[in-house]
Amino acid sequence: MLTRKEEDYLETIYRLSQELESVGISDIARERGVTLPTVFSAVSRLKANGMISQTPYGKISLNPKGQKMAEEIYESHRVLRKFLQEVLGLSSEMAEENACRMEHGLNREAVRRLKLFIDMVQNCLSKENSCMEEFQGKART
Amino acid sequence: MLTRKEEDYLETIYRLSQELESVGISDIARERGVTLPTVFSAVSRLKANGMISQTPYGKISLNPKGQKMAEEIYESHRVLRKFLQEVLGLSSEMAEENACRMEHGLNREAVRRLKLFIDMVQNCLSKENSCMEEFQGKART
DNA sequence: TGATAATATTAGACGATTCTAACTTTGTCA
DNA sequence: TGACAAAGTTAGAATCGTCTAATATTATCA
Repeated sequence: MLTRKEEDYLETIYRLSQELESVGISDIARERGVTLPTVFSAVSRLKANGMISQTPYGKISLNPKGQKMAEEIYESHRVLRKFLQEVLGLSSEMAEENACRMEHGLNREAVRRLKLFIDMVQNCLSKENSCMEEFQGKART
Repeated sequence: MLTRKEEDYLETIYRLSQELESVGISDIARERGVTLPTVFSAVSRLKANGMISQTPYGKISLNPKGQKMAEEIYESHRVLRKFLQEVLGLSSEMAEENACRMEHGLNREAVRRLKLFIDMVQNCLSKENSCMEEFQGKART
């Protein structure tokens, strides 16, 4: 099982892989605001866990195992962020911060239900019902 | 600033203080499933931070600073747990587990909004609206 | 091509969090 | 009261996650 931090690095690698043509240790360090040796040691542990591969002095890629795990973590992140921002009405920045800190805490079943719940609120509630407006008024106070 | 683990121990001390007439290192160790020296070192750090006091070979009590902080953490825990159980419909055990892992991630503003949101769902939605029933049907699948 | 910049790696340190093993203090009850 | 049990403490080790400083490799460009 991965530690929280290892999951964080895995998720960062996943996100950078989607933005950049290749991901190196320095990309991760820049993104996370830590030093190169810190990333090097985290990456070493992820390699030892079989989550990622890296060519010597070279680029990092997700193994299938790591890809799957990163997708799950990122899914939790997205769902939480959406809930915090679109349902609770937090600012984009605050929703992101809170989602980052909570993302490792939700299990699959909770994510599944939260997703369904957001859909319900957005499809059903917002329209025909004054509750959300009232809530948003109070929340803004 | 406290680490996550330090916050966990502080919360445990807070909860045990409400259940027991006095709280010792062995009570905390039993509750958390760790050894006595582990608790001893955590308690030492909390003492160094001014969060708690302890008589030599004796009992532990929360200082005002620690009491305030523990109450905040426990509030996050309760609100999250309530949301997971009463709104999303997770089992009591699963709600508790998820709340434990997420409680350090929510800031005050998010807790405030989540509380208001739960009230809204329970006071307004449940009654006159079929959305919640529909959601609960899907969620149970 | 060769100097310099960028990147990756290694070495060594430190605090946090955990453990086991040994020891000390306190509490209990025969 | 004195022995044993329970609780607290100390010592020492391991791992994680971070750092700085030094070193090695790769890339770039004059």
